Amino acid sequence: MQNRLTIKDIARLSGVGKSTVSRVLNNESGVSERTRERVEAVMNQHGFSPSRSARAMRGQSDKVVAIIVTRLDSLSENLAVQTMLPVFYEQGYDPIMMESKFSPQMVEEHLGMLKRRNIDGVVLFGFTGLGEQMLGSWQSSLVMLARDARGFASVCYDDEGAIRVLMQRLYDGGHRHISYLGVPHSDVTTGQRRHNAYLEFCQQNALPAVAALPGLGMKQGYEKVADVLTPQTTALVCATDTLALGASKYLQEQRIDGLQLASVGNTPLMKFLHPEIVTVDPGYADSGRQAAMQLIEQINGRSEPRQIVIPVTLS
Amino acid sequence: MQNRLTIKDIARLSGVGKSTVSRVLNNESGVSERTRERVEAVMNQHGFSPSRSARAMRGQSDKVVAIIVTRLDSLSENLAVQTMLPVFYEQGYDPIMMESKFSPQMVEEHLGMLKRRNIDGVVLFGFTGLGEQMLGSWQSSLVMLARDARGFASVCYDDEGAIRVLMQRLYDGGHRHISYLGVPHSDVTTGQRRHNAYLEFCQQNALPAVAALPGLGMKQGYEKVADVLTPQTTALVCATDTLALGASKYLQEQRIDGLQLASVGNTPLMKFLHPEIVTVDPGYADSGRQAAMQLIEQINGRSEPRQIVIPVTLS
DNA sequence: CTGTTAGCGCGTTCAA
DNA sequence: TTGAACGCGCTAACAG
Repeated sequence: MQNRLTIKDIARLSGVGKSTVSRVLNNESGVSERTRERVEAVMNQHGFSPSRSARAMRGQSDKVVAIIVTRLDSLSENLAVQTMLPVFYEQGYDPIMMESKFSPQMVEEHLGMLKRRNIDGVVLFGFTGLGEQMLGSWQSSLVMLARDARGFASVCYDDEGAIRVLMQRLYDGGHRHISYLGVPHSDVTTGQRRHNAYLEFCQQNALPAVAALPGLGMKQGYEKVADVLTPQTTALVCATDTLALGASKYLQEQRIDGLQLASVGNTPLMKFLHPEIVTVDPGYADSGRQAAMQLIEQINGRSEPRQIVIPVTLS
Repeated sequence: MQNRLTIKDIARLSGVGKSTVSRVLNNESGVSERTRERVEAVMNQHGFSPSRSARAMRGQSDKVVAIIVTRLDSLSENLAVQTMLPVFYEQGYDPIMMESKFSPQMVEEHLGMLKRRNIDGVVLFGFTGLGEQMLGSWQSSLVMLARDARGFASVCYDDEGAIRVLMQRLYDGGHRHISYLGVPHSDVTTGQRRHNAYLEFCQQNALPAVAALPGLGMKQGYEKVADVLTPQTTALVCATDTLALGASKYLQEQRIDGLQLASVGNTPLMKFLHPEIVTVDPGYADSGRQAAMQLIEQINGRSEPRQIVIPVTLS
């Protein structure tokens, strides 16, 4: 591109040596207040900013991280990404985006590419089928979201808590026949944990459990909600917003009224389309922030990988 | 990080000089077939990949582009981004994501940051209020999406065509009282052009024009759709999927049946929630691919900025 | 055809 | 407290 100035230019312009400029740039000690001020003055007078590539070459870190989402149009992941971007920018990291489309193979390809590019770290939105072995040598520079993996840092939602909160609210509202629409147990967090929490609550409160676990999609909610409706059913808990969206569509079409829906989610779309649904916020927004912060701490060696659980919020 | 090998190592291991390795790396001519093969063998035997930062420093290009979306959760922009990512990866570009949230000031900040980072190019999703002057010196390395700006490359939708197609289909279906729900004219493309196309069609076919231009949001569609419904109205055209979503919600709640909805959009969410709506596909997916390709061509100096219009597809 | 040499912009010694 | 010299991994200019 055009002639960007270098520390050499700044040095010349402020009448000092290159290394002094370098020291000022990195806030190193050993520079007199006077020279520091003078150099800084010259620097922002000319809008100087050091070359990333040159620093990267010396320092081994190019200050780039990757965010691997499952799908760009995932409502929940969007909320998380929205909060993590500002954190990365603030710390000077460039976040590059990748999409896995729920394919372990794509994740593997992406990680390979990232490894070759010598990237600093990765935030990976977990999903079923992701083997821990393919995450290879990323232990120290990867944060997994929405799922935990042994040896890796992770930010998870309180799956059991979310369901318990929903169930309790429905129970307190007088509901005694609460059905459940969820995700297969092959999905440990959204599937197994939430379903188990449902079953447990039913057992503890002597409620009949009526559940189906069709999957993650809207269409699956739409097609399978009928399976969990009995003549006694007065409420329905959905494991995700997306399922609830599908279920609602069916209920509307069938003109089935008077059924209280509840879901884990709290996404803006849901709040607009169906404000009447009882929701809990699993903390998507918070999870993004936390994941970004955790990753940065690990990159800087200020933290070991650790598991973070986001508390549920009423909404 | 760990000891990655360098061209020096490869040179030593294959018994040649550094520059020969460099030549092989860049597919330059002037290397005998035998040495080339030998070097290449050593290279992928050791899984060698050159340091990005070092190349960047020499070559002035770090092969990084930015994608500035208005909102991460925009349905249409998601479709475009999904198709542009693979294009960038294929060409070795790392796409970093930023969100403008419809704020010109944020765009300015982001562009400033990108300028300082010496990025190769930008894909910018346009919106109302974006002044051409703030795009400063990006003429040659920016592609604007969904909006055109003088002197800049752009990929736009065929706003007029999209509306005409919808209107024609409704007209052919026998509808003679077609209302319109759109966006204010301050938004030139989605607002003005689409509205004008509606008005023009009405005039040419002697139809009464009944329109409101509340804005882009679902809520605005929901609140204002009543304004355009007359006792004669049999069909409603919405400028965007999002507006149609809001309008449908109102219609469902009011139990207003027998109104044919139509919208410009064709997003997956829409197709699921309201398959009965007539839609045209403005080519969101295609626009992403095209924008990415155009940007890369400009970066490589193989193309001047030019305006691309994506043709409408029936759906 | 190939190896040698000289930087790119920066951080890091090491003397002064 | 400061500056000069060196090298990071790579490409480009110049010799062989």
